[in-house]
Amino acid sequence: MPDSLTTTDPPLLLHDFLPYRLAVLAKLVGAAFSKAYGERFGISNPQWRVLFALGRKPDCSASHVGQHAALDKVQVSRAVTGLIEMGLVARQKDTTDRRNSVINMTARGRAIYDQIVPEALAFEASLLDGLSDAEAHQLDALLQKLVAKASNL
Amino acid sequence: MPDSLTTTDPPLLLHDFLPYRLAVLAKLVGAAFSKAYGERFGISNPQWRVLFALGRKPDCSASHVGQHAALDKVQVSRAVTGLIEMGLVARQKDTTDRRNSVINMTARGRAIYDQIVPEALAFEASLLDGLSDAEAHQLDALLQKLVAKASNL
DNA sequence: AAATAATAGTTTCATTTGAAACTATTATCA
DNA sequence: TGATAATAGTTTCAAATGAAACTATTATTT
Repeated sequence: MPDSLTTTDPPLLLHDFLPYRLAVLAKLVGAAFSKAYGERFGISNPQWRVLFALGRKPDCSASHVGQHAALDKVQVSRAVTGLIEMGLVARQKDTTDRRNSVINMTARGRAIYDQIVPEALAFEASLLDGLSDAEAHQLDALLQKLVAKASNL
Repeated sequence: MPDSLTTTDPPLLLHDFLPYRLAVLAKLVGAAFSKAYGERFGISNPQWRVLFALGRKPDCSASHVGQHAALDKVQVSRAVTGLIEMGLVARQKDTTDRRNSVINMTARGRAIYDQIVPEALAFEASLLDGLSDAEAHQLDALLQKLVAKASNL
């Protein structure tokens, strides 16, 4: 019997390793999403996040957008610049504190946003399609726990 | 009553949007992991994946490594090149088909691998720490379903 | 056997991302 | 008030990533 077979099995099965599985899943889903919607509108992932954040809470500062969208200030700055060039977003200075900016969607941005939201929800629904209500709730709870856990590792 | 309050709530709550949540979680976990271990050894994420794949299945071709680690051939090529420069991995030509390479860890690579595996498992365990056994199984099943679903969207 | 196609892997180039430095403005405190 | 620190956001530069072109080798077809 060769020595290699006398040792125990390698303990780390990559395809079972949680950080790896999460990365693969997030990448798959993100790619599918931007393929479906980003390509069509020429809007990148961080730009979608900004739009979604603005849809939820208009007239935000860049840092508020960043908090909502889990983007750092550099990403927000770049995404907003791009969105302005496309005419989907406008940026003014906050008159009471001129360090802050006030960002909101233009009519065109809102139009695209209103068009995309139902489709995004449909996309999400298609992802959850095979899951029962109970499973969907489990998923929600688990993601919440894991994010909390991972936030202070 | 201002008009804005007469409209229905914006339908898309970003922090509830699944693709977004998955991206945030994966990023958090990945960052925590490479902070804990990558920095210490100067080994990037794709390089870890290659090492893990080789630990599981030595003397692999690059494409096999890629399959195990969910990396494309470009990523594998780059990761392996870096690992060779660090002396952690060796690459030969398959003598029966000289297109293929045969990749395996060096003694030094194996030493680092053996050192990291228990810590990686501990890291994973700490992530799963708050979860019951039942929840951990739910997570496993859900990830499996979602990956399958996302694979053919 | 010669020509063509297919496969494994590498390299190149353009885009994306991240970290750190920088500008402008406001707040603090001596 | 003047000096220093803090905050918001932008820019710059280096590293990571992805797509497409390229090299080398083997398989297939005629």
